Amino acid sequence: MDAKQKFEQFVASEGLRRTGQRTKVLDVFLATERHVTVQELHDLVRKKHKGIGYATVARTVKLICESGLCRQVDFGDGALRYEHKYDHEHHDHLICVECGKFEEIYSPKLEKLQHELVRKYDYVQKSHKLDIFGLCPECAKKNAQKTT
Amino acid sequence: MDAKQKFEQFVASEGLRRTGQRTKVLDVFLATERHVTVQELHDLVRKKHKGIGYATVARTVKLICESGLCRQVDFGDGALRYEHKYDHEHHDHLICVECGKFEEIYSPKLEKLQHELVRKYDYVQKSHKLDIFGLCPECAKKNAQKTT
DNA sequence: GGAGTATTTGATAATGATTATCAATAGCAC
DNA sequence: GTGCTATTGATAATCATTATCAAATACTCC
Ligand SMILES: [Mn+2]
Ligand SMILES: [Mn+2]
Ligand SMILES: [Zn+2]
Ligand SMILES: [Zn+2]
Repeated sequence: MDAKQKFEQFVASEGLRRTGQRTKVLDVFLATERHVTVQELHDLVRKKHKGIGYATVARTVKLICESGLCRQVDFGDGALRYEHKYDHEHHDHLICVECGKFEEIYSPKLEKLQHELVRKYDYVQKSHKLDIFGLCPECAKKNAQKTT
Repeated sequence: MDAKQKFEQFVASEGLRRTGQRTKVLDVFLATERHVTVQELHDLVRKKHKGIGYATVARTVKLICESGLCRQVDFGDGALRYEHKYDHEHHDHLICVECGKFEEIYSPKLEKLQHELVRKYDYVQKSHKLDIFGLCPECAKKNAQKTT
């Protein structure tokens, strides 16, 4: 089942309606691999479809999350971002605090350790968010030169 | 050197001025072990010192962070929170999404793994933020009963 | 101690992201 | 097609954070 089918199935199962706006927002979202804010996604949507409002984009991206195709991420820059989740392995982020560039990182060992920790506290794990902030190789080099 | 001394040293070294407001905000902040928002800290401050404004509290808690006594945390509930850093070991958070209760967790293994990952990507690590969301034992129990 | 100066303060406004409102529109069951 | 209800889009409300600015205050130098 592809992403669009999964979304339509979710919409149907929730008793929601199939609308042109929802389809178009989903298409635009699926067509980018960026980690977009609602504002950015709205801008992308309006390039193709003039009439769609900000509120609709905001509401739809939330629906997409609920359907399991999308995940909220927070890089700490003031606005929530959304990224693909379907057909994408879970990962965390390594973010450059200078230029905003980031890497998607994953370590099964790290995930396993987390689960062990959670179990130790008798919690039931739902999700987690690991963001590592630092300097990318380029920015690290620049900074090293500055201090010289 | 205790926390208050460290703050005064920071203020002096930055060429800033020693004011009654800054001292009072710091005192109130040090007197709680909670993870407070600016709003909450302002409320606490005003219980003792009526005249101190929100903006001053917001500015001062930032200063306290810069001085190394305080750390920003984000539990994803809409407002940034601040917690003690001085005389407190680094730790991450395990947060109950139902009731907001949380545990402070720490694993040297986990920290080490992170550093290895960062090195693999040639990044220079500055900080990291790991928040695990789940259900605390009590809320997990309640939820289990509901589904029964 | 007092004058001069730059910082700090607190009330208020500005900003920006998110959420709520509501009349008009459109999907869906019949 | 009709009727009912969800959805939409423009706009306003909300809320945290940041900016503004005149008045108050801390600090330096005498
Ligand atoms: Mn990603
Ligand atoms: Mn903590
Ligand atoms: Zn960079
Ligand atoms: Zn709980």
